[in-house]
Amino acid sequence: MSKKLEEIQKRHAQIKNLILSQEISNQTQLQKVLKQQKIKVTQATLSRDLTELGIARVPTSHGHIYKLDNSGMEQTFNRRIADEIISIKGNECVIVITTYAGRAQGVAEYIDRHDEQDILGTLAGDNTIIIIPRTVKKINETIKKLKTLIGI
Amino acid sequence: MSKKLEEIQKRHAQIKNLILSQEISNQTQLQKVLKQQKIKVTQATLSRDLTELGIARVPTSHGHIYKLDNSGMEQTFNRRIADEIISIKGNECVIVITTYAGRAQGVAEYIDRHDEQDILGTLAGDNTIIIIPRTVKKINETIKKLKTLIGI
DNA sequence: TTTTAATTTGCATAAATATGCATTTTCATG
DNA sequence: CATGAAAATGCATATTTATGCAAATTAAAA
Repeated sequence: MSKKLEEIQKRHAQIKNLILSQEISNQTQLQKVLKQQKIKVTQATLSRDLTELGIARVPTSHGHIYKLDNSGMEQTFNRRIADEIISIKGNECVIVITTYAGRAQGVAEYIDRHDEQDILGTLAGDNTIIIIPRTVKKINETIKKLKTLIGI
Repeated sequence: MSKKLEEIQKRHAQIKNLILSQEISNQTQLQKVLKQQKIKVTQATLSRDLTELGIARVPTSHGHIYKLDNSGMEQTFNRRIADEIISIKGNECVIVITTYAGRAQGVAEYIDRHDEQDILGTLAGDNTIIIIPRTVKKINETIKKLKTLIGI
């Protein structure tokens, strides 16, 4: 791999590390920190880097700091159901599935269509689905079946 | 509630709606759109509003657009969360929070962000939130923690 | 009400970010 | 190598955002 490309990737990686490990509040500050690590670039380049990396300057109570944007990078359209799901858990009474924002309705419909005999019904909000099992006694078994159905 | 405060809340609500429904890429543009809706403010005020609302300008492939940041901005809202809640109660299986009209979604998001290990998930309607505890045995304890979290 | 404190806003401008253009660097190809 | 196309970067600056301060508005206290 070319020297130049390595250099860019290294810089990008370092930028990500820095904004994760400390509170960087502007590009000039970022420039200085990078300089301490023998990485010398101008503010202009950093502006371009941050754009490419999807890093945004977000307001917090501590002032503005740079953060990776986790919502913006969801541009894949052919998602698998499994990719929309964060977790499937249950307690003694019900099963709860949490999904990424806005996905619950779709996932619930999928579950409804593949109707398990073990499920009385589903209720979906924005990012949460509550599933009522036919009986609470087999709830762990039902969770397993759900995971299999979805492919986790 | 005072006229002034209503006005501000209305403006804030409208700003949120706008950045959700269309791609606002800078504050001048936002100012113009608001003006069409008879809301007249300067760019300076919008800058302050966006900071208070935790809205960031994030880079995307379509250019920079404003988005709500779901990770930060906790303390700012702390005071208001409690004011949106009417009651927190539970039975043997679930916890139910009732809020003033239209507030449930926001309160549920707040709880999600401060995700307790004790909570499997939340499901919000318009003025009601159903919370599924991790185990029904500790449900009273979980209610207490929720009250502490929210500040009641 | 009147007075006082606190909040909100605009104005002007500082601070910060993004970008057109020229230059340099890289990389492929002859 | 030499050459040219493509990519990266710096410089200068346009664009955009944040903020100090004063005026205006609102809430609170007397």
